[in-house]
Amino acid sequence: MLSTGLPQGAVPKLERPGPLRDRVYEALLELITTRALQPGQHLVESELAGHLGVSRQPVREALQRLNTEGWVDLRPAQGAFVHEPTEEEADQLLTVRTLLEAEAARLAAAHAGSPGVAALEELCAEGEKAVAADDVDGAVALNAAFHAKIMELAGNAVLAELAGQVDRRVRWYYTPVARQRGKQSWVEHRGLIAAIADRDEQRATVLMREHTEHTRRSYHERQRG
Amino acid sequence: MLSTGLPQGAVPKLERPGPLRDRVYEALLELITTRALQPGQHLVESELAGHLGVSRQPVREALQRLNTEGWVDLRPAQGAFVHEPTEEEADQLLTVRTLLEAEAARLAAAHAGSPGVAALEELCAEGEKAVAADDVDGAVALNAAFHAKIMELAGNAVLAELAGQVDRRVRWYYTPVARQRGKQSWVEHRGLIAAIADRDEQRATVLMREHTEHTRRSYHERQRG
DNA sequence: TTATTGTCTTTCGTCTACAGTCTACGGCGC
DNA sequence: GCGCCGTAGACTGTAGACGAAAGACAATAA
Repeated sequence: MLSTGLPQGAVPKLERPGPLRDRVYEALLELITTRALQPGQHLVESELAGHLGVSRQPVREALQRLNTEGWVDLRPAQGAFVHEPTEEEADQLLTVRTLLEAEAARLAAAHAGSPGVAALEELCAEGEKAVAADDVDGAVALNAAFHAKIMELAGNAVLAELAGQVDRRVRWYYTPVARQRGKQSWVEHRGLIAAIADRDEQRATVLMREHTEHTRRSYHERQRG
Repeated sequence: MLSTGLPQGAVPKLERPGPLRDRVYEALLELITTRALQPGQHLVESELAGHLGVSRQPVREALQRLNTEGWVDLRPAQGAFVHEPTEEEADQLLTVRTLLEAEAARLAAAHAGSPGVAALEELCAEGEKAVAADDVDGAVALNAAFHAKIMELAGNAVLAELAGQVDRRVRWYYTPVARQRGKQSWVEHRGLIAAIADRDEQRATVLMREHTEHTRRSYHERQRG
């Protein structure tokens, strides 16, 4: 046992910057999701490296990872291009998301206790507040946090991993039209929490499926609107 | 228009080896799935590089990719270790697999035409033949091909991508006990084909779910057996 | 005028070298 | 004899350099 008397939580953990490739990965993902790097754009390794102040190597490794996760397309001997989402792909992604989220809701209903439900209600309240304040970015972030919390309550790490990636890409496609579905979304969240609190797996599954299906429909309607 | 008179299909396409990192990736994945590299083993970059006759760089990139796909764990400043599957993780993986495969079966039932059904029956017949000949490796490969074909018929690329990765890892865990579930598995496949041919989405979903659940149960029974 | 070909620039793919960090082992003090 | 500290080795993380392939453009010939 340590006898230094240092308060354990207060130790600064000797903040080490962590692998450079990860920070480059985060930075690039941020640039892509914020549309600073537009779909179809050619990403030149040396440019990115110079811009970020690192060498090409970490940039390469970050691009590899972004490639396997579907954010960029890596054409051999030609380089990386920001992935261009198609209508078909967006639809398929939303289909998969519905699947994963619905299962997560079921598992959450099966496993969640009152602390978990309380956390969900807390997030929901904040989300409603953000919508009321017309804070679109905040509402989107809280929406993500809400769904992530349900994933956590589901207690399936593999499922959470997949859903995390799928959700992030869905959000990429969807953010531009998120405003439309502000309020109604949180009403549906309330119903979902109730189902989870009741430990009603069936109802939680159905509600989550309808919830994500509404999102999909709103996405498609954007096209024509 | 080309006026050389070359038969278009016969051009050998000048087989180029493709990026080195991909071949290293394939090689390592093969070594892992065949247990030549055992779970928990420390993978030293320079060793692998020397053994494969390439430099460290392509090896690094392959390891990165294997890391994001869950095959190896990349501990910072320490290197790569072959992932050690836990009971819990295997169970979660099987849960997700059930989800994805069931949805694929539903979509296949919704979209498949007679050529697709014929292809499935072809694969099924070969699989039964392999089981009869006690060809375990062949049966496992055909089983994978059968499920992959259903994925293809489902026509959802995103779903196929995820299921491909999940299935491959499930197979890694499961292969050692695959012998037990030889024959019964293909009987269930037959029923599944019938449901798809009838375009009965409901029945196809249920059958596939039961099918993969049987696999899961057989996996768990192995522990005690 | 059009198609072809040769050259040239750009960028990627790979290799080699160096610095930082973690682990293991041996010596020293208690 | 036991535990701690210092040192050495090994491996990874990062940087920089070289060779090769792909695309663009201009010059030339039909």
